[in-house]
Amino acid sequence: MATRDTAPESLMIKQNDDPGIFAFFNEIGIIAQLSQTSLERNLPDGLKMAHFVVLNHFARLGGERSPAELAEAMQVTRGAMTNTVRKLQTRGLIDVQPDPQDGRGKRVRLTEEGLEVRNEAIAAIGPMLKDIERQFGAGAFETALPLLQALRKFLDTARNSPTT
Amino acid sequence: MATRDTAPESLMIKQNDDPGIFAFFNEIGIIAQLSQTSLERNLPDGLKMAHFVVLNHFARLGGERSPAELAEAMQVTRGAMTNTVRKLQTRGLIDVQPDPQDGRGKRVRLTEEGLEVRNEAIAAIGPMLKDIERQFGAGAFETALPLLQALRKFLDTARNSPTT
DNA sequence: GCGAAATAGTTTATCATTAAACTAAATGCA
DNA sequence: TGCATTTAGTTTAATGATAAACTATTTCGC
Repeated sequence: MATRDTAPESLMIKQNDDPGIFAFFNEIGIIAQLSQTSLERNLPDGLKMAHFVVLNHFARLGGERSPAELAEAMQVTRGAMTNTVRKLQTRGLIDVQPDPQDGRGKRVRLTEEGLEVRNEAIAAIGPMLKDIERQFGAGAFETALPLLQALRKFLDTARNSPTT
Repeated sequence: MATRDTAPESLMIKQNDDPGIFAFFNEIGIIAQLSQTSLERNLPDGLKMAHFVVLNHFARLGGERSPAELAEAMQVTRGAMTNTVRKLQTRGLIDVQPDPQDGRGKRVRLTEEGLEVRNEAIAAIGPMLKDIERQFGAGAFETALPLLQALRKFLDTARNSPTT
């Protein structure tokens, strides 16, 4: 693979880059996109991952959240969360009330219907996840998880810091 | 954290899901988004990751590709690649010619300027990647890579197969 | 050869996301 | 008290992606 026939000499490369970490991010990006579209194809009622993830967050942890807290938890901008909240509210899957403590704020919580839809969604994507688990073994993902979580936190922190 | 004060009893959950694999995909999605926006902030001339990845592909492997081959390699739709190719061509970073062998096809290759811009991009994002590497150790990413590559291939195959 | 089917690439509609500008309310300081 | 600053949330403009419909060309079978 040293010299490729069709490439002009002038375009040949010094391989002083791409140390594996770049390949890592590359795979991450592709997996994110493929898994998202695959999962969304199975989600009920044209529910998108962005929506499902909010429903799931409430279903697992309970309670109420402000839109800002949701944006923080999902790691998206508040503008994005404004959209997501509006869509979920329109479909009756969440309940949105003004925050009695803070005239600027809102309080968001799951509705009964929202929980039902979330449970349908879990049931819908479950088989696909099981399929993957069967292929790779559940342990593989639990092993990889700590690095991903640490990396996520690092990127999140870096995002809110001045450029080094 | 067992029962949350603000959540109605009817919304309390059975934790029969989320076995770690879901957390895994969740982290993947967030990391993909955070790393993409972080990297793009440092890329020269408003270059996007979608563009850079194509330039990098050519720079590393040389040769020519059809748009369809590029779409396959980047795991995006052909429609998406039509856009990417048009943008790169407009900026003079790639050269696009009709395929002499096939009246439907095109042949794409990197230009000198494209290679220069790609090298600038590598230089621009290098420090950020080094930073991450220093935090986690280069080995961590190489260790995780095989699982990601296998998973990517699996998802890609599943995508082109009928729903099981 | 010739018509059906597959393939390359484009276009259109829809959508989620970011960044940045903007409104309105709360906070803090003097 | 009152003004400057911060914070919550929305809006706007731009972008890149998918899916599906569409055009044009090639390939294949008979």
